[in-house]
Amino acid sequence: MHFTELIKTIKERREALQVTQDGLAELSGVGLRTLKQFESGKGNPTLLTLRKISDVLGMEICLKIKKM
Amino acid sequence: MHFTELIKTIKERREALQVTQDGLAELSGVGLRTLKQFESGKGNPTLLTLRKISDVLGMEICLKIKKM
DNA sequence: CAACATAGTGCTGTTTATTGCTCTTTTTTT
DNA sequence: AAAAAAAGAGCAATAAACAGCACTATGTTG
Repeated sequence: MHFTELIKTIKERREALQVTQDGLAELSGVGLRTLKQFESGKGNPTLLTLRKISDVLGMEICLKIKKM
Repeated sequence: MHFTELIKTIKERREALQVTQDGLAELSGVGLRTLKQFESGKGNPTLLTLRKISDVLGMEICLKIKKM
């Protein structure tokens, strides 16, 4: 999953749940600024930040072996 | 996937490929110190750092909707 | 169009990840 | 058991993420 896909996934999921950036920021405890940067593709979040966001969206981070 | 599982996955994969921390550090371009910290559970790496590591190990980061 | 909500950006201080160096501890090999 | 390899940890400098604030841009609704 490329970085852009990751962002797209998060963004789409957030919108599917009809949560605003503001709302997600509050719910997750991640700063609004950070969230905005992330979604606009200008961030390099830490795992913790990504996890906080994913949690609220009912998602989880995983690692898979790439298929060839 | 919890943080500890993530680490475990990386570590096991590295060992399965018979790569040392040193080797992985060189191959991935991530500092050895960072890698050590991460594997010993004391890090909060950025997505980029995790991606560099995963890449070399033939793995990819993904986001999934949690099953209930 | 006007008003409003939502998203994106510049600036900036604070916090923290990254990194190299060196040393200690643990594990593996001979 | 001794030597060698690999892993973990303290210290410190640098780079970058985090966060708030204020402002702009975009999009939506009346």
